[in-house]
Amino acid sequence: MIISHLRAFIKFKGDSFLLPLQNPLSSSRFSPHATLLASLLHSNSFSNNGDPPLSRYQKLTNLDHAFNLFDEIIQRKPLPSVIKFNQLLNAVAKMNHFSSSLHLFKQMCVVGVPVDAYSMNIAIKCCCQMSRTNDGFALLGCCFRRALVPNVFTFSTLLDGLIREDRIIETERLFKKLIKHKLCEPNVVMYSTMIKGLCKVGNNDIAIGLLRLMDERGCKPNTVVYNTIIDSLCKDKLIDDAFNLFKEMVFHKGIPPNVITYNSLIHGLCNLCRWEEVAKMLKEMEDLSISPSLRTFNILVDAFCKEGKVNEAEAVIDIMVERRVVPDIVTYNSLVDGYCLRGEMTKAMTLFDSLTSKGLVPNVVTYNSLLNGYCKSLKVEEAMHMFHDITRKGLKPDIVTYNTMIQGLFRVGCCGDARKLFDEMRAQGLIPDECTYRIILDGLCNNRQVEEALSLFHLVGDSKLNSNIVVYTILIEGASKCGKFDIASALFHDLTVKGLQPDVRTYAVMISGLCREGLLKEAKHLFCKMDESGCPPNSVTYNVFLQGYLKHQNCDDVEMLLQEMDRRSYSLDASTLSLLIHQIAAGSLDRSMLKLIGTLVPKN
DNA sequence: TTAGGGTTAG
Repeated sequence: MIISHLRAFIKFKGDSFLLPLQNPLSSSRFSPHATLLASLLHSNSFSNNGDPPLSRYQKLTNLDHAFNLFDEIIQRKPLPSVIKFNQLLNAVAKMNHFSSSLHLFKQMCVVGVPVDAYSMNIAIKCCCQMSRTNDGFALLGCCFRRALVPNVFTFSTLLDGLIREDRIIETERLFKKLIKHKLCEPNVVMYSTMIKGLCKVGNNDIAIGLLRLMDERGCKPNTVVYNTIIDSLCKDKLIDDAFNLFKEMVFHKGIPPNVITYNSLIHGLCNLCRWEEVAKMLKEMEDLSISPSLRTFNILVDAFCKEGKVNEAEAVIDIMVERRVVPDIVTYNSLVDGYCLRGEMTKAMTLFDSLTSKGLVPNVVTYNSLLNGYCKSLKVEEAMHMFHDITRKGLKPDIVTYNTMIQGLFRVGCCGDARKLFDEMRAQGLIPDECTYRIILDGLCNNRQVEEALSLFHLVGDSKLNSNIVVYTILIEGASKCGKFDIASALFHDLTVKGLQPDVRTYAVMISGLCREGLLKEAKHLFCKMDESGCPPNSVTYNVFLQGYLKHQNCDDVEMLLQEMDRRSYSLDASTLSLLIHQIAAGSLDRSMLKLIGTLVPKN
């Protein structure tokens, strides 16, 4: 229904700006998704920002041209000014060819071009961008030897390099040193860099503290500074805090938000499925004449795909095309992933095959989605075929590729092949991550190799890897399903010792295990404990608990549980439903319960 | 002529 309305609406090609402001789709009888799409169609068109004309050196977009130009000017007599060289270095760096830019810088030094602080800063930036910050510091030493004075640009770049390498302690140490020894006065960029670093390590509060401090020290925060913190809060799902900061920025400080501010907020709202507010944000952008960017659209396409709403995602892409925003590989990767998540592999492959004709090159992310799709549909042979294609296409499988394949192989019981791929992954120099560990534990448990999983778990010992509730839940489930409930129970009690909080899945696994052992009283006790532990039972918990009761012909609390489910708008899954019907047929449950059961069956 | 913020994968 929503889609047909959408299609009809989208057919107003080119006329969308002429439609009355209150269009039929924004009325409340339409779903938030439709309203959201409608507001997209309504927002203002794109504008080119009028960049000033660039010199021959700055507008270089081709690496070969840059090298040819360098070879030419380096032979001129007299040599052109260092500014020309710097512009060339910078143009190459802007193309993300950092090592080439660095190579040119070294050539300059060799032939005796009098490099200045600008050249140094560009060279240091190149080192930092390649995560070779130590080399950047070596160049800082060269500055001192050449009597070139490092400035706020130099130090901001180095701080950024340290942050890129997650060297936060050294970042803070350098920043404090700069202030203490008055090596340079931090400006808004330097503060924003520091704030980014703090946010990156999860110190939002300290980041906000630094925001206050810079203001007190007379350095006015700008849009970038606020955007950095707002984005971090959104990523941490602290959307209300993000909005408070947003209000402060706009209404108290008079700092204008831009498309990046809105993208962060929209992304945060999408992650929480707060679609109505997303539509509101898009409307607000329109009112402020802030055009949605390719990224805005990509966030929406991805959010729809993750929600399984590929039709809406396709509608967003239609709107993009209509507005002459060219979808890129990121856009289509989301859509490929959306199809794969729904098991629609034919659609995914058709889209994949069409990418080349759109002038787009599939990347490892595209392949990872397809591998995941095939593995989830248990078509591991197709996945393997595709996996070999990755290297044939000149791409390098990454940790996600291997994790996906290993999970797929375990899923179809090919434990040996999974093991081989794990060894291959390490031989390729890839370091297994937390996901790899979880996939292997889960794979072993599901293939009835719980002992191996447990010995791996004990081998890893007390570490970050084993301080994860998901890992515990996998093992508790594995042990319990294999009849080792004592081990499951011991692991569950371990959680308190480790200070780990069971999550809703852990409880479900434990309740199911207790029921399997016939310990219904204990299961009920745990079930009742969930609310007071701040982890209220969800639909799955109720289903699991009901199944436990019904399997043991215990019908005492069934009606009460069904009523609670009704109050919480939860629904029955297929196995619980069939057990209920079975008990009614057997006469253990009253037929009058059928009406209530009917309301708990999902419509589709 | 040099530095900072937002999107995609299990």
